[in-house]
Amino acid sequence: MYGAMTERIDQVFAALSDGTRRQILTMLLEDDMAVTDVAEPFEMSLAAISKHLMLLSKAGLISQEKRGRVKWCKLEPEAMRDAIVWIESFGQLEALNFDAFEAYLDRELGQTDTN
Amino acid sequence: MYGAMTERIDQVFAALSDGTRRQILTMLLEDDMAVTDVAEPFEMSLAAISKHLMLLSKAGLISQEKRGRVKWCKLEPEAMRDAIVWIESFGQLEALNFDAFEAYLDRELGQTDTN
DNA sequence: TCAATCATAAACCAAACGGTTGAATATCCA
DNA sequence: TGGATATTCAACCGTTTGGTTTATGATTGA
Repeated sequence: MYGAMTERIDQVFAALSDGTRRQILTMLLEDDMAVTDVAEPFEMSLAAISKHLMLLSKAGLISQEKRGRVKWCKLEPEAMRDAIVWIESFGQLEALNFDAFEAYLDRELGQTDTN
Repeated sequence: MYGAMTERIDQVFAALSDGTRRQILTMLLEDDMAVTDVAEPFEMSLAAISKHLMLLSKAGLISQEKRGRVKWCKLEPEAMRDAIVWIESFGQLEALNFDAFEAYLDRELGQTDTN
């Protein structure tokens, strides 16, 4: 079985792996937008953008609320949190530099198998 | 056409969107590993792991060097840089809070369409 | 009421993903 | 030389992705 958090991180990274979707998220930083307005700058059918928005929605990165015939898209940046935590933790572990750290431990603890 | 940097970011995020691959990257934090050793903890064929490693390699997140019959996998964390920059820039823009910022500008610049 | 607008659904397509199994290749070592 | 080991290749499978076009449903407003 695959953890719920892990699955969410999968979805968020997958959502971010497409330039169109990243651009949509950037647009939504400024303001909530209707689907038609989101689609306007792209050379792509409305249906295609609608699919991208559904994928972003499933990943939790946006929410959509229908008022009348207009569906408003709102950024939900909190959904990025776990993915950011993963990537930052990774960076910190990497910065730790295991080789140097282990060499340090070897010296400090006076291990015998240090050569 | 799609920019080279953008394409690389696509690949990195796509590579990170799979739990198996994230786990592999974490394993490689500690040390370089042979393909067989990478595969060991997973309930998956060696061929499947080999494919994951090729994908990570194409994304630039690891490099592979064959010495004798063993192919060594080495983490290349620099490949994550642009993706991290994107996600961090996004976070900073988000923290900026456009609504508040624009309201501030409206006040400071004495625009007439403020209501 | 009727036409226009907003958005999704449905059906289709090609390509990529994530996995399998079995064969092939390359290298090591006894 | 020949067997064991390390890895990939090739073919296959079902699902997902990213796009299309056409049809449909819901809502608005003159």
